[in-house]
Amino acid sequence: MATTLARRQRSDGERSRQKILRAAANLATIEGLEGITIGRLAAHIGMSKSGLYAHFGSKEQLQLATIDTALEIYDREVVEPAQATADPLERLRLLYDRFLDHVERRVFPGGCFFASAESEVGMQEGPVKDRIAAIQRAWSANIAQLVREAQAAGSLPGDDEPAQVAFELDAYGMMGNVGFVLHDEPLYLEHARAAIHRRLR
Amino acid sequence: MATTLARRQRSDGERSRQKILRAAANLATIEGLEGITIGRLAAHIGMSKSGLYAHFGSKEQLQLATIDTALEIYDREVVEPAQATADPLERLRLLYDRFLDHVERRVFPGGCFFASAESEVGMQEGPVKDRIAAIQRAWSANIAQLVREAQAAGSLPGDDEPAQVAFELDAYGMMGNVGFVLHDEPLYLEHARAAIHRRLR
DNA sequence: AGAGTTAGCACGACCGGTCGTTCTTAGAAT
DNA sequence: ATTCTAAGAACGACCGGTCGTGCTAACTCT
Repeated sequence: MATTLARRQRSDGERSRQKILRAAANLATIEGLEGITIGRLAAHIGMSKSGLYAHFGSKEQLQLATIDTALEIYDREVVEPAQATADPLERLRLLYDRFLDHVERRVFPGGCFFASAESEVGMQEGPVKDRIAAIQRAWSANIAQLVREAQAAGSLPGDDEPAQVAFELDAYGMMGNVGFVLHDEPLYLEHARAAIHRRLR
Repeated sequence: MATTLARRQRSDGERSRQKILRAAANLATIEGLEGITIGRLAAHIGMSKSGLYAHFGSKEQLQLATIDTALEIYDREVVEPAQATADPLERLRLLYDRFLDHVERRVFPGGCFFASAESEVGMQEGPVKDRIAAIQRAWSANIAQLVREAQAAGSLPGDDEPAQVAFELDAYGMMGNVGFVLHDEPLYLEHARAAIHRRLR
């Protein structure tokens, strides 16, 4: 059904679309999702506004597709490398290690795409906010589940509520990101690493 | 010298200026400092664009004055109540208690003005970014100094670097704020309180 | 393999609206 | 009397989005 109605994507169109989305994901961490304008984005990649518009029905559709693109990159940079181990405690460590590493390498120029977007869209309403909130919830739930498993395996003390530990770990990641970006100072990532290390032992 | 050249402020002008700045500080936590437009702000308070413009030389001047206004409110709501005690550990507890309380009471509708602004301006350049960065640095330094004093007084273990403790406390505040706003969920503030309680003992 | 067809892709021009800013004028506070 | 305060009008630039046109990739048919 969906296949029948779907637009026939040409290879050059697919290349253009990916180029647009990657540029949008980068720009979003500098100017915000809402701060991106079609005109500036088009100029940035050397394309006309209407050419860009052919790929998305609206600015909102562009924003939603940008989020999906950022999520794919995040999965590739952070989530998938942590699958290398089945041990829950080791996986937690790897997740945050990859997280801070991708921030430091400026995979997205303005740090973590999602840390940035969560702050930006907090007070908004609509599908963009809903999508960001859902992604954050899923991430947090995944961390809490790993904490639960590590506690069951005896790797972590069992006296803390998993959601509380997940909150604290996310807090270190968030503050490490914000501080690193705001002050262009790697020391904030070191603080985050030290805090995570201390919390996960 | 400055007094001689300064513009003679009328009482009605001062009232208008404060009204503008208070509205701007509130809107900044919803739409961002850059997301505020002169037109929408003017309409929001029932004033003309050019009437508003008479108070500020430029949008940037408006943003800087907005930051100053937010800082006054923050001092009143968070910093000054903590001066009630001279004990450094007690002061730390009070600072974060007041911080989370002002977020929960939505003193600014979108949570902490500075948490929001720090995320937003991280990748920008100019006086607005510099001002936000300076305020964050001063806050962090103050927290670290209080940690140092509490350690010297024997109220906190002396084995942690004060800047590391300050980082972790700020992390809880930041994540508590972001989570509360994004999900409209007080549980995030409870997580923050529990984390701060655990860290300050 | 080549020709014809289809529709995806991209452009420039255009639309009504909004942006930050400037100017002029008139009422009001001091 | 002076000048602060505020409004309306206007400017050029830019916003998201639309429309008509022409090039090009992919598909079908011979």
